[in-house]
Amino acid sequence: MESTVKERSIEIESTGLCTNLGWLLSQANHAMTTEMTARLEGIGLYPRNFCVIQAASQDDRTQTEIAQAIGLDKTTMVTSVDELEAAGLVERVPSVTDRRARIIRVTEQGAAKAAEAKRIIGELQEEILDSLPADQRTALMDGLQTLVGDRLAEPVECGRAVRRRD
Amino acid sequence: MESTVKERSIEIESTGLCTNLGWLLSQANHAMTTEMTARLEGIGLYPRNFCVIQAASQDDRTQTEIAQAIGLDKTTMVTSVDELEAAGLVERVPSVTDRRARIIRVTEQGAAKAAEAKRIIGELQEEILDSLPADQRTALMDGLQTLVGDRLAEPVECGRAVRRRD
DNA sequence: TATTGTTATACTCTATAACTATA
DNA sequence: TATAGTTATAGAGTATAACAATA
Repeated sequence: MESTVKERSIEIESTGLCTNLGWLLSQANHAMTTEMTARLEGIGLYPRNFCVIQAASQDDRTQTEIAQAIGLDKTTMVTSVDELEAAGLVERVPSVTDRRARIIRVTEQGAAKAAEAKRIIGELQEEILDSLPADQRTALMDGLQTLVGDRLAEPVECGRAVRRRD
Repeated sequence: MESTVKERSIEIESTGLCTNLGWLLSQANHAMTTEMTARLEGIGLYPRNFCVIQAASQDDRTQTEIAQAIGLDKTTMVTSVDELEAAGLVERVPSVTDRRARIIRVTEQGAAKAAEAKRIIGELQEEILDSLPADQRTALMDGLQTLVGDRLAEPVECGRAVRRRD
């Protein structure tokens, strides 16, 4: 069960997985999400809810706007907002321009929690990026941002839809 | 529903999500997996099973060895091998050195299928990487490989374990 | 008629636990 | 006693569909 970094690298290489972008993203995502979950456990916040509260922090945004920005299903979004509201971190405020819509307002307590979470996640992220050679650090972030903002912005149509996780 | 690349980029930026490595990985992973699933649908192969058959293609490997290399639970692995075997792409061959273990042998048909899948996925991957500026291309792959081989090689302990998807 | 948000639920799929056979 | 593989099943969590209020 104990495996060194070198063993792990050799193992990946010999399977041809290291040239597989999809697998690399899946691995990195899973390990990263797990670590974020573990670190945020202490302040009682799921990574996904951190995204929600973060997206709600800037301007006035409706539930649907936030869901679409993050890439969440609207019913999944309801669950997130329910949790955040129950914890007193956000409030659903009726929009004045559209009485169907609810603005997600971050409470004072929510803002404090978000700041704390941002610190924790920021630290983790720095730690992870610091494990890379300097030139790979920014290039990785830049590359991912480009992909997610462009070529991989929206999931394609797919017969048997792939469910989202985290 | 229709959103341009520029709109998408602005949206991401204004939410602070673009600096969130975890979210970027999650987004990229989901879009990539969906696209792989769509493209492999034509030849009747799931992305995960492609990983399995690919990992089984090189040396003689047991089921557990492959599962561990890819990062699959052993029970999930059983399902994958069942599917591949039912499709005639692999065979479970008893190991001669350990009668408990099964070597996953790729059949001729399986090798052909794997080659076809590799072509399809390779093309997709090139297409995606080509959407990046030249300098970001290799840096992205290198960076991911480094992370997955090292800092993000194994998911950390976590009270409420994060389930793996794809 | 279309959209926001909600509820209820079906469905998918992973991981746990328990078991067999070997080591 | 521990490990490889299997089976059965519970459990988590997303997406579908149907609904109410409003546009």
